[in-house]
Amino acid sequence: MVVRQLLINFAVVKRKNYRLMAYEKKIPVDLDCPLRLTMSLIESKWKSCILDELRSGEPMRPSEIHKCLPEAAPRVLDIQLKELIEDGLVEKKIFPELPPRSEYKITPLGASLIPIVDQMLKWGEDHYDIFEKKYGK
Amino acid sequence: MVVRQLLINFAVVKRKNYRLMAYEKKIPVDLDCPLRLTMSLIESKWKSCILDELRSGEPMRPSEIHKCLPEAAPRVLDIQLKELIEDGLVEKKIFPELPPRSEYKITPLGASLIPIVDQMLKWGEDHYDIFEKKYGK
DNA sequence: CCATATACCGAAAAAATTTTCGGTATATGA
DNA sequence: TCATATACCGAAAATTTTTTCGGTATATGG
Repeated sequence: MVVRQLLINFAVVKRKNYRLMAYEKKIPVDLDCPLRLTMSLIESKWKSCILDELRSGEPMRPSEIHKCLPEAAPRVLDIQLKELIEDGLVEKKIFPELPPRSEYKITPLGASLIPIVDQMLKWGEDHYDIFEKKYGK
Repeated sequence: MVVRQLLINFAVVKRKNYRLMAYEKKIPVDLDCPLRLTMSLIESKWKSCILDELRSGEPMRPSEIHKCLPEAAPRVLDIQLKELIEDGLVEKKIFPELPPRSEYKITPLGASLIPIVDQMLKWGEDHYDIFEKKYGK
């Protein structure tokens, strides 16, 4: 009854044609709403920031990305990078070396989201004062 | 030990200068990152859609909004409208009538986010095919 | 009298997301 | 030899968000 909730953590499955996630969503995203579609690609905690870091088009190693986003738990960057790849916004190159090396690079599809990221950046800068006054400190 | 998690639902507090939520966040949003600030205002499941519905500037009654977003649970629209008000993106007018009547209207601050919503709408329309092919049906 | 619609809210459960922890393996430099 | 760095992953817990359910109150129409 109460424990059931905890048992759900075990449901790590991947259905055919189902969006890759660490878990399987019970309530799928409605692709037919363009707004929710776009949002679903970038609304996770760090995805927009990762795209922003990769914006130059230069490949970055995961450790570099971690350094740029020190507040993000490394594990969550792993997971979100993987989803960004699955969604086609980022691509990955693995070098067969030791210690391991890999690089992540924004794709053209991912780059097409950068104007949106830019607008959000600008909006946030322009309205920082309002929210700093309200919620800051 | 395991039940602790469920007990947490009881933590419905509001701290001074703390963002109004149904719950209190343990990990606050970093206002100093403009991207995360903007995202935090619109990333909830239906907030961007609500702003889109209110874009004309005409006030809407909650029941109208529910009708436009039939897949959204009414309760969650309540909650998200409340947060949009708290954040200053929407304003509310209550008519002292019975049965009760109220109206929600986008504020200038909220309206300043509409260009971002528009870009996300357009991006979603432009790239619908890719994701329909990938995840659809 | 009874069902319906209205707006809203509290509590609890369920679902989704993030975090934490510990482990894989190996090369390098102290 | 030992700590460190590298990239990544699984499992479990913690946190956050959404959903479901039931209740407040009253006016209207059958």
